[in-house]
Amino acid sequence: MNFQLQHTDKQSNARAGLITTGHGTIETPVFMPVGTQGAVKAVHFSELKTDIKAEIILGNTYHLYLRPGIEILEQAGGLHRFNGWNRPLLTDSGGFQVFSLAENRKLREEGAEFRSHIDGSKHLFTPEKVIDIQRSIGADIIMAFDECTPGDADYNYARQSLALTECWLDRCIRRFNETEDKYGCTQSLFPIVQGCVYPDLRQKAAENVASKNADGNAIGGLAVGEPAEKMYEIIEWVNAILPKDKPRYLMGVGTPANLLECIERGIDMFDCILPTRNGRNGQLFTGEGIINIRNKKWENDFSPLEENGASAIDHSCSKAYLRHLFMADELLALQIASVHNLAFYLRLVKDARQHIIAGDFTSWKASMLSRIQNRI
RNA sequence: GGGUAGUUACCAGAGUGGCCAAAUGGAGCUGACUGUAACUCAGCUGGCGUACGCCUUCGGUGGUUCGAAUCCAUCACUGCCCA
Repeated sequence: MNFQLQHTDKQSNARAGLITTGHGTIETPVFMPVGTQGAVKAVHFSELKTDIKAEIILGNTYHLYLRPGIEILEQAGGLHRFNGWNRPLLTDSGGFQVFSLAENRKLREEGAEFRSHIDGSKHLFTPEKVIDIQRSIGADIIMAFDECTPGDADYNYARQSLALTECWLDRCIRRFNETEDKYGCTQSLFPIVQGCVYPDLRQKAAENVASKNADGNAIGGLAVGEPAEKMYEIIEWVNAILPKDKPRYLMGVGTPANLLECIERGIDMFDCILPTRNGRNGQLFTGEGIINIRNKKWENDFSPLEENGASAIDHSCSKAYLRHLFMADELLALQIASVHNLAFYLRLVKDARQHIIAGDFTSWKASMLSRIQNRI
């Protein structure tokens, strides 16, 4: 994997770049749709490619390990061959699941023991095992196994949690270097900066991560309960330390406004479940603000989903029709809303890139922010 | 014509003397959702009020009772059975 920094904004830390992988190139800033179980929920790959124009999607180690299982993925020749997505792929390590499935897990130095949410069976994830699994899945970018520290953790917990993440990182790197790419395409391992909301921990974590000289670096443990302003502040601390010539991936973030604020602070890669999950729950992100399409006021609004919307479906589907599909529990509702939201997200970061290159990112961002945060 | 069962909030449907503005579903209204155990979750859904609360309801009317959705009489309507 290679990263080429193409433009840096003069008034901010926003950057435009190009990531080259064995499965194609990615223009940054980029938003990566989440395809946890090898599928972006409710969205077909053909739509991801043509309408949404996704350049890279995510998969999840925890979920794919439990189902269909590594043996099947190896037999298939990796996830790319298994699901037919022939563009870049990133797998999350399962660190977030260790956090979000907290009731069922035990953390030890050795690794994280947890029970499957599917059948209750007991499993142990060690850093080594998580690397092995991600080798078998075969994603272009794989993530270190970390503990996603809760946003409200006290200092002592955060410090110990970070120590565990750093210990696991060294083991991930060692295992990664000892093992080989499985399916003929190069894999890159991204370490993750933790440290909760504490400046000294975040700084120490960023320095440690930077010292590993990885192909790219990630920031985790954000948007997990802390205020957005705190998140922006932390990103400023961390990005001041992370190398400029490597892509920076902010994990799990966020709202359209979050994306613009974080692009301004030098983030290159994002993923988030908001456009798909909220879409399935009837919330649409648009250039004029947020719509709850289930609201009665759309009952007889036959105007397009979004004037000048980013996806083809925006023009051929009316608000009233999509509302009807939601009220009638038609599966098509989930698909249309997900496609719309993903297309909106993808175009948002693409526009950001163009304005970074054009040199007017800051003023463009300000005008976008004032509109997209409205409730319509 | 005779018999019988029923009529409860938007719909369905519990409740058969006080703890009932009335269970539970459905439908509806509003909100939440940030590295996806999520087509999920939460609140509201007689009127007025922020709230303690007050007011008007359980087919109609009239009774019994300290007190009625609940008991009695009667009328209306509906389902089923017999002719």
